[in-house]
Amino acid sequence: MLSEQAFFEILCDETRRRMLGLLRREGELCVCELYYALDLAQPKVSRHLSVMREAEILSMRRDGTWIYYRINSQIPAWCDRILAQLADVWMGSSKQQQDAERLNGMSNRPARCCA
Amino acid sequence: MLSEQAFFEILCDETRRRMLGLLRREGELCVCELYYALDLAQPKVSRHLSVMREAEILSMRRDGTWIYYRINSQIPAWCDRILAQLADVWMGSSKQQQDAERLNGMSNRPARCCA
DNA sequence: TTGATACATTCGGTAAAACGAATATAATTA
DNA sequence: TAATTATATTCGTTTTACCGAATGTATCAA
Repeated sequence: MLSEQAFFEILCDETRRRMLGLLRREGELCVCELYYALDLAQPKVSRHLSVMREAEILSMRRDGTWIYYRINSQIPAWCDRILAQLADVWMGSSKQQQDAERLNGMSNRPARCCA
Repeated sequence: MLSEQAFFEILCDETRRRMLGLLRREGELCVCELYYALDLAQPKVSRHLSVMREAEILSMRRDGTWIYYRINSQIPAWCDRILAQLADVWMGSSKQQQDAERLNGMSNRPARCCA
């Protein structure tokens, strides 16, 4: 049920904060979009995703070969408020901007016709 | 100047969250009050205090043999908002209650006539 | 100056976390 | 069925963080 400890352990890692920032902004992303936008190796992104999935801060759905992740809508309200604060801080951050721009510049993004 | 990374590393540890919760509630506490209230060994508390002092999330003043710590009034607004969220979560938490009650039950608390 | 009190730091050990590289699985297409 | 694409996991290593125990420092009082 996403303990306080687990939540802060997740926020402790910058890669995971970047992922949460992008997911909060975009709603839903597949793994290839995430590692493209973050400019990181796929296994690294997958490992962080599984950490967050096990902590139930993320949920996922499969669509063919793609797996889409999003922030779990069931997380406690206080977690959501902290993520919102985080998003505020990030708005101006150049790193977050770069991630978003790389994502926008990505070609061959999977079509999401039936999300 | 309290980086995002440093801030979340600090929140990652439960002892430090308890300390921040108490300090937020009480305004200012000396080391002996802190380790009494948290029921922890003094060196352990001192180490966590120095971590937070170096990250500039805490400030301190000396008054004789006592050293009083408080949350640094210069921390960024977004950090303060997150600490406020944290305080909300803790209000009902039994651990935070216990810490506060132990503190209230402490005898020989240093007088703070000239704070 | 000696002792006592309050606090800080060092040291050695341990356990958790993150990493890159390699490999495995799962779904799709040919 | 074989090849391809998307994603996940394992493995061995390195780094980091926390801990208890012991020791050091600073202030005050006698």
